Amino acid sequence: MSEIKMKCQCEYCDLRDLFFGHVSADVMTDVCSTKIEQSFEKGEQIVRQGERVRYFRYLKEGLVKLFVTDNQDKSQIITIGKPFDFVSLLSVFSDRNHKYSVSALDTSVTCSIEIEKILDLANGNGPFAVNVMQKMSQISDNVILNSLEIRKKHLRGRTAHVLLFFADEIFKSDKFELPISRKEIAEYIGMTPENVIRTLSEFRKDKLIHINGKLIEILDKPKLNLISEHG
Amino acid sequence: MSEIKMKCQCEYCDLRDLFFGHVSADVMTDVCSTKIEQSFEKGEQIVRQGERVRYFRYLKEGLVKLFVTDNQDKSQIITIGKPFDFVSLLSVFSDRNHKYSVSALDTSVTCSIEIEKILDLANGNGPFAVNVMQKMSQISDNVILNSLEIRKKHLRGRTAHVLLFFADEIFKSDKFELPISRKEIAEYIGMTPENVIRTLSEFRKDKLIHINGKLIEILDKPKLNLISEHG
DNA sequence: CGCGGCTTTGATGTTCATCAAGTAAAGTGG
DNA sequence: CCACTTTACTTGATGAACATCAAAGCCGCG
Repeated sequence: MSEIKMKCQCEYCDLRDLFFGHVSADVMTDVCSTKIEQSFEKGEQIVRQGERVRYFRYLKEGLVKLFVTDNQDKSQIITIGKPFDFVSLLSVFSDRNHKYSVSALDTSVTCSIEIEKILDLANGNGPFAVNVMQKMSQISDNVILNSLEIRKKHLRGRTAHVLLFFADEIFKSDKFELPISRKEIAEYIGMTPENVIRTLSEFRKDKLIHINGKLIEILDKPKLNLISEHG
Repeated sequence: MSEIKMKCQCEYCDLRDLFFGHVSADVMTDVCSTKIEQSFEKGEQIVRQGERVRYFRYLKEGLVKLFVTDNQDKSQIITIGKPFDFVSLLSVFSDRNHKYSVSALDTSVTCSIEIEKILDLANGNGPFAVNVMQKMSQISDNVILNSLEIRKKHLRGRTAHVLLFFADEIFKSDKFELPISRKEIAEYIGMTPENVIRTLSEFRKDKLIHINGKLIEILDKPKLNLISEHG
């Protein structure tokens, strides 16, 4: 289970300006007093598909995955969320229930504000609403275009894409610890775990990367980029 | 080329309440006076990828496709837009430029309002902004979940999915004229035109559908549903 | 310590893309 | 309106990409 803290330190929060740049100080204090900060362990589930949408959540620290599960327990990963992302990206404003699940890939901290409060705020504060709108639009854009990007590649290209994604977007380093399993990579790129593993092994044999369990080091980035681009 | 009409009949527009339910009459008149209604022939391009975003557009009549094109002229169809949809769905608020193209699959009419005007309106009118936000959220949801839905199926399932999509969502009839080519179906479901055609021919041989050029009639819907569900 | 899930590799068959070739349809210019 | 060109459609044959099945090793956890 997750530990709930109610400490009110919004004035020091990195994300304050991003989401609340257009909100007056007193309203801010009000929001602040009702916000919930929660910490999740690696593997813990933050949002459950089908559950009622109660909070508008964003990620302060950590890493999460957004995914859907079908009736046969097969999962598909929609995207990986990093700090500054809405955790409840989709369907927050479109439906009463979450259409996807979210779980922590690493120790993560979310900040939650009751959805009604956000709606009240937006209703009374256009600039704030526009802010949220723009952020939403960006995130949707990224998810959709990224998914098209993956779709047009083959196994090798998709696998390279994922490695480069973690190196460039998440860890800003060519040496990192994979936060997801091989199986999850497969669920993200729409392939089987066996073929993901096989491809990683090929990359290793071709001296493109070094593998030690979940530790990955990219050795030949230009070539990996080529594979990601072409296939 | 497209014909531009400036007639102001917003008071009779079906979509008025949807988008402008929270706007006062005088503001409405103002918006009305600057809106641009355009008509497009089948095949005409409405929005060009890379172009500066100038208008917030929605579809009044007709049918459009949203797609991206890569450097090799290969297209991927993101979604099919029908009346009540934003034509400029993505990136309207996220970037200065369109990240995708839109073109008419059938004679279509769009209503455009300058993007600055919409932003001004939203800035000064929270409820309106919330309205737009919710609509955006719904559309993004649909695009993303539909794309995951397609991704988890095989050729036969994907093809069935498309046929059922047109029958149920667009034409509300089991007999219709396909508004897109075989090649475009392929671009939508991420397969080759040859295999789409082959699958359609299989469906015909199995007496699931009747084909006459672009005319399609679904003969055995339960079975087609099964194929779409499972594969 | 042993169980279950993740990982890895190999072998096999299925699904799919590619190539090729021919037909039909639709647009173009004389 | 007809020859001409182009584009869409269709089918078959082939090989490549990928999923599936199987078996064994590994690791974490109760």
